[in-house]
Amino acid sequence: MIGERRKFNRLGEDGRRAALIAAAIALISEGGPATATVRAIAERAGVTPGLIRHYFTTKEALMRAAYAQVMDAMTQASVDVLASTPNRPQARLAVFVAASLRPPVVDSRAMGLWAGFLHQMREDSEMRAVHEASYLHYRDLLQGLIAALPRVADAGQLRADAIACNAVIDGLWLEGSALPDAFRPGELVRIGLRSVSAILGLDLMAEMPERGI
Amino acid sequence: MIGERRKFNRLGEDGRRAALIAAAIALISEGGPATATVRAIAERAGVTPGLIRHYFTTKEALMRAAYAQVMDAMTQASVDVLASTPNRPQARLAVFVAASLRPPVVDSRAMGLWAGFLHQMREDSEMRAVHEASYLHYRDLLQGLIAALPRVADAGQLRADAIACNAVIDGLWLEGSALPDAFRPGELVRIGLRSVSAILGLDLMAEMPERGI
DNA sequence: AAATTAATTATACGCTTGCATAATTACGCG
DNA sequence: CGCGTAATTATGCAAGCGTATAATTAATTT
Repeated sequence: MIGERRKFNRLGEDGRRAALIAAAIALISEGGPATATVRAIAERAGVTPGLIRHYFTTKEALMRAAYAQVMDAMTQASVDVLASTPNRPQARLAVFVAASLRPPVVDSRAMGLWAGFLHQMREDSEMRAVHEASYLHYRDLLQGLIAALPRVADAGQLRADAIACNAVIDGLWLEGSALPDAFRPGELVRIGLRSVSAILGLDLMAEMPERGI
Repeated sequence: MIGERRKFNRLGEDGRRAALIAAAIALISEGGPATATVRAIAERAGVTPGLIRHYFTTKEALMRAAYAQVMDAMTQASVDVLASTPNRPQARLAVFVAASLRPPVVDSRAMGLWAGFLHQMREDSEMRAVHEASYLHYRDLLQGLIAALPRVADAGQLRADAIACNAVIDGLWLEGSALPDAFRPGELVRIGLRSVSAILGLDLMAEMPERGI
């Protein structure tokens, strides 16, 4: 009676796929991409390694799914704050920018996760497509907020403004996540709002809620 | 006489270390970090694998050295253009920004290299120190160029301006390298100059050489 | 209650990895 | 010219990797 076969219960397509993706994200987030092996992911998900290949044709496919989910979650965190914001265009833009520049969006683990995926992009064209989609998704959201502002700007100007604002947010997010101790509390949000204001020619600081930062 | 031992010549500390670092960079640049194995690096350098451990205590130490060299080279490419630039502060800043936003600084291989290293930062504190040093080095150069501008700004303002300009350059560099086809030729440079101009309250476009972009 | 099917486990293979150790060889110095 | 030493090669190992395939089991259907 030494060879007892392991008990298990079935989750079915949706549940199991989600569990495997969650396990992969957790591992990459904790120990980097190198630690997210097929075996480790399976163990974290309470499953045997072979099962991964039953849901994903290859490990890279699982990685792509995980990356898409991470990026969606970050964007969503910035979108969520819009729900409880008054309908003034400047206020909405200001809150959106600010939310992108503080936790949980700014986070060293999220950045490590992001970087871990990023380096796969050069070899894996499907991964590049996932990246492009999530980048454009965020930028389009930003562009929509900018377009709602009361000002005159043609389509080309709008596109350039969205690219510029997206870049400054990306850059601040990146360094803030990589070097948390290099910036004072609230400094990133303040600089981000000032920069976006300067690029668009308005004053977002005036629109921020009273609690400072 | 089947076992002919391989001929070799000695390079000594300096030359061999440099050759190994160059080989590592070339490999990561071509095929991503995963392809830069100890064996592949040795082969590229025309050497047997064991030798790597003679010059670097561990593979990670070699990776750190390679990262430092890559970042230095990128910064240096932006600095070099300053040599042949007239001494007007605005012109110097404009050329520096523009150089950071086009090849060879903007380059998908360089970005892949950078991302490949970045994900090591979270676990490897020595790698984080290398990153911080090179980030601050670039930002200090930028801050020096900004400080030379004819305008009034206190120390805090100068620091915030340098962080903001650095962020927008970083963001544009990143997306331009990751998604080369998402931007028109010269678009990144144009947007970068406009953004830095807006943040600092001046007009760098007027300072650029005649050949457009 | 038996049969069917899809989900899951089990096992194993071939390959690659980083690293250690011992044998060799080129080169500088006396 | 011979000797010593440091640079370099050669060999091998233990571990981990992704993947393939076949056996088993839980749930669903009949």
